[in-house]
Amino acid sequence: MKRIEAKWQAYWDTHQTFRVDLDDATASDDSRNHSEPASPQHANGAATGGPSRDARKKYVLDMFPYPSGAGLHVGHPEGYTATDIVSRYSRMRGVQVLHPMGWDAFGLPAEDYAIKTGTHPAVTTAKNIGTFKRQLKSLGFSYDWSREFATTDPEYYRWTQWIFLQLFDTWYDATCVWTGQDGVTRTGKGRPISELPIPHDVAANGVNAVRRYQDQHRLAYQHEAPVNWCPMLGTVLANEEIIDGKSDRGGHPVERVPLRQWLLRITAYGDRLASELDDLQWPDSIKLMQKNWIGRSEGAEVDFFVGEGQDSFKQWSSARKESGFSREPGAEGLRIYTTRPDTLFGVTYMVLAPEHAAVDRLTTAERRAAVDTYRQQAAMKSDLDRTDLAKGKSGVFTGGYATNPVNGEKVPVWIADYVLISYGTGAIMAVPAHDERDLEFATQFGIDVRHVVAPDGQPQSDAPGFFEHGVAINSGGYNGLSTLVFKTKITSDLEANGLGRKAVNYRLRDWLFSRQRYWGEPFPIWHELDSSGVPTGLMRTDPETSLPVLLPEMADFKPTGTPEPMLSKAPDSWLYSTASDGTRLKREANTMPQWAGSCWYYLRFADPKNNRQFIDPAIEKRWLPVDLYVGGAEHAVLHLLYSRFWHKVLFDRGHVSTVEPFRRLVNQGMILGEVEFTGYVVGDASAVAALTGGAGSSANSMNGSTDSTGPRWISVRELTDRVDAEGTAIRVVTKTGEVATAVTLVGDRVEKKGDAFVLKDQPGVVVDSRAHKMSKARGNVINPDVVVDQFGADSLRLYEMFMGPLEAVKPWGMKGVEGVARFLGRVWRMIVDEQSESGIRLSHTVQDCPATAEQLRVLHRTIKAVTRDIESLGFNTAISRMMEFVNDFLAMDARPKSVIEPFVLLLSPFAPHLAEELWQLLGHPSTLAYETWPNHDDAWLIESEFEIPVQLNGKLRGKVTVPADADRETIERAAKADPVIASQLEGKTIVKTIFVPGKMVNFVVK
RNA sequence: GGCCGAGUGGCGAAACAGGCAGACGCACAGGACUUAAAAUCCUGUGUCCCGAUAGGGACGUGCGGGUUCGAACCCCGCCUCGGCUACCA
Repeated sequence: MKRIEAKWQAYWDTHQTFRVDLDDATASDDSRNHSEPASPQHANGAATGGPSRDARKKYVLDMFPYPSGAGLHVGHPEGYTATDIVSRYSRMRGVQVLHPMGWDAFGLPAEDYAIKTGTHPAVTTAKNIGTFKRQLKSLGFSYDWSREFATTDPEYYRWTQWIFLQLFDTWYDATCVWTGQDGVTRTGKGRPISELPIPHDVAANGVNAVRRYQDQHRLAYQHEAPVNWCPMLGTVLANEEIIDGKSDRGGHPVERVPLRQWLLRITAYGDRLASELDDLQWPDSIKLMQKNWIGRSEGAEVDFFVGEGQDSFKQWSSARKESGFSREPGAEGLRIYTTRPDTLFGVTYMVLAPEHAAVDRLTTAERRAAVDTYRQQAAMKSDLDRTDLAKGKSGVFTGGYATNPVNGEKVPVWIADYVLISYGTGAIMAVPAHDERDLEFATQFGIDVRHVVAPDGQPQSDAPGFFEHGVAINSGGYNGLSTLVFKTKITSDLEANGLGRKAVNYRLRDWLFSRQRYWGEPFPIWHELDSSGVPTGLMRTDPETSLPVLLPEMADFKPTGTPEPMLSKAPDSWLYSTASDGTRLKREANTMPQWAGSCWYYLRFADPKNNRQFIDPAIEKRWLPVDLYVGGAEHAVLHLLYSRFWHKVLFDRGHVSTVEPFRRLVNQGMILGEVEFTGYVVGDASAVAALTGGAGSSANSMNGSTDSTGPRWISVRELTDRVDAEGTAIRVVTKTGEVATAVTLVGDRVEKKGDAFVLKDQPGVVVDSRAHKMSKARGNVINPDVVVDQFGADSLRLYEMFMGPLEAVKPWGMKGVEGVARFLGRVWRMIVDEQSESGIRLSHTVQDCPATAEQLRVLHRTIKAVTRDIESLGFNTAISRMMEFVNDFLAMDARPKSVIEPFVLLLSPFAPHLAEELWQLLGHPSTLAYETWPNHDDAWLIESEFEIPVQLNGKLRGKVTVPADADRETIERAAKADPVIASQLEGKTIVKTIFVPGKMVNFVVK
């Protein structure tokens, strides 16, 4: 088996079997003998593809891996086999297939390794890529390896930097209405910065003022903001890289420190990123996750008056009525954002985020100390502390008051960290009666609760809070309005009075795009320095022609230990330069995040060697978007959102012709470790050892024990999850609090009882039965190399597809691998004579004889089912169909070549090595990779008679066999004539007869 | 807490649009081949009941209701597990 696999892998390599030349669409090779046109499977591509997309092309893409030192994981081949089957199948349908592979190779692990050992990350990366490539090749995937690249290749990151320059050169015109290359008219466009209108007052201040103004509007911009600085990793992290207040990688603590950072204005594309999801063939759950992540909400901005005295409030109000809603709230205004402007009459206090700029102004002298203390504490708190709901809310009164613009009422202004500076305006109006969080806060601090909405408009409400929509009460002239009507009306009333306006907000934040590490793409940006070497804040870009900006060689990879980037330790020759006009320049020393390289790699695969453009527009038009994209759900939000963002910018700037990069997305389910049984023991260590030593006798000795404090097995049902002092998850006995020790049990010590598994010798003890995520710590990781070594690549491929549906989470089972390996053995013996002395040759049962009708029926049934299942990615059932075929044909002594050959073709996408070998033995000189996929003929599926179930009142009572062409009357008569049915019908009347052609007949009787 | 998904034999699963529940595989049991074992092949296998056998019956897709001639599938309520998210006003 191993010999066969190596042979064919070498063959495919030597013959470049899977190389595809994209600019030669009409390529015709002798082996590519197609007699029929490809099936037009993607007629629904109009939404994302242009009208002239070539139906005979298919771009099938895997999410490219990060080549970690650990090598391939069994999760990788799951998706890769699925796309390989689709690719091989599509080629046989006469479709030109682009199926590439490459490496997402920038990132922290290689750099961490460099810090520890001094090995250059490029060395580590190259070594890991070598391992991955060897492993992938050993699985026989039909990649076009001539297109391989890594994101770390200078010739690749040259174009990553080029795209960054596009982002830098673009501003978002939210009001621009335009028609793109896809023929769709939309509002909002990324436009060249040179087209940004410059206000007169800015222009009047000179060239540098204009430059600064432009810099503020670019899609790639610098901004000083609190960032998530992780001292352990020595880098700043994106919000998305922080889980529960700790770093996603390594779980290290994260601090908030202010720093000047690069951000990408992804929020400008929030609307389009949400709405343009609709036409994609993506799982609904992923679309929903992206929409939730973008988190668009509609509401209103409202200014509260924070000046002194009723008179000045009146002046302020009338001035506002005159001038309209201002761009900035001004010194006497406090701007809030709310989604419930209909509850304005229920406001009993206001809350500012601790970092809000107006806090100083509003704080009174006697509250100053308390406010300052609180602000300091809030600044220190990690995100985890801030969001710890269990601890309740915190906040302090500033001493200041704000006046409600709708009723002139003065309400106290607080600061509290449950209001986030980064969302909305960083200030809220609090309506405890109708907002859960405000209610919790108000209850805690004894603030009034005023009801202004009731379910039915009846003022008497005894509930503390009502958070749904309803009918307005206690709201002046608005009483009786339903929530939605009220919202619209008060928003326009506020607008008319210059006090508020409709507003949209997003949970999505701009994307923090700089990292302080070495192993990433350098920015093609220079900072201008003044005569004393201090940055002026003005920037210049590297010209496109000087890209790539290469990483400098460095000997020392130790982090700086401060938020200062690694590359600030680079040699001066790299770091400094002088412009032609004499200006001193310093290089941007941050690097791009790992996401950058993976944001556009799918484009480069179509034109990987192009040294004039990131992709040739003609090639882009023909091959994009990706037709099928398969990968893990862990990238559901970040990678896919970032890619879509970049793609849309490139689209707006005319560099790509489609608005979305990935037409169809499928998420493979995670493969878990083998199912494990876990029992729990209480008692000291020696007792645990005695119980679990495996000796049945010692366990039995505990059987009669009624001593509830001694060492003993304990049911999982009596345990509760806890967290111990060190923060580790433990399980304790619910009643006594004793800590239980987990013991992994072998399968034959347990049995099923009811709906749970119990110990065989102590049926009262329920044990856990679960498959866990594979992890080094648990020791349940399956290495694909071992599986390939033992069972062969075809077995691994087949097993991973046979386990269950591609999208499902499924536990590994080595016995299942044996099962599919046995199946492949049966296929082999169906065709090959193993007994032969003269080496391998065809079995004498495989003959050039005519096929019987029965054999043809089995074949065509199999062709039909396998084809349909591949189209719907139902690989598990496709394999079971082929197993049925083999079971049938092994029972036959004559196996016509005309039936066996199509079967080998059906099998080939799944088990290509075996199939190629069999194909050769059947007398074909070259690869089957471009043979025509078999077609089924329904004519062969017709049977002369069939069995139809007969029901009485919906319950199955018998079956009758009728001729295939029998009409309804004949079938009903036959059903009634059946002895069993007849006896049951006796003495009853048939009220109604349900007849489903080909399915069943049902008599409703009384 | 919120959102999404899933619960079917001892196990992984199948049932395509509401119409024969459990295809296919694993495991197990019995048998054949073998000195023996492995490999391979054959037979059986949801649970319970009646029956010597042939055969027949009842129950059965997490739980409780509902719609329907008919529900694993649709609706309502609940339970359990998994994923995502976590004060976004």
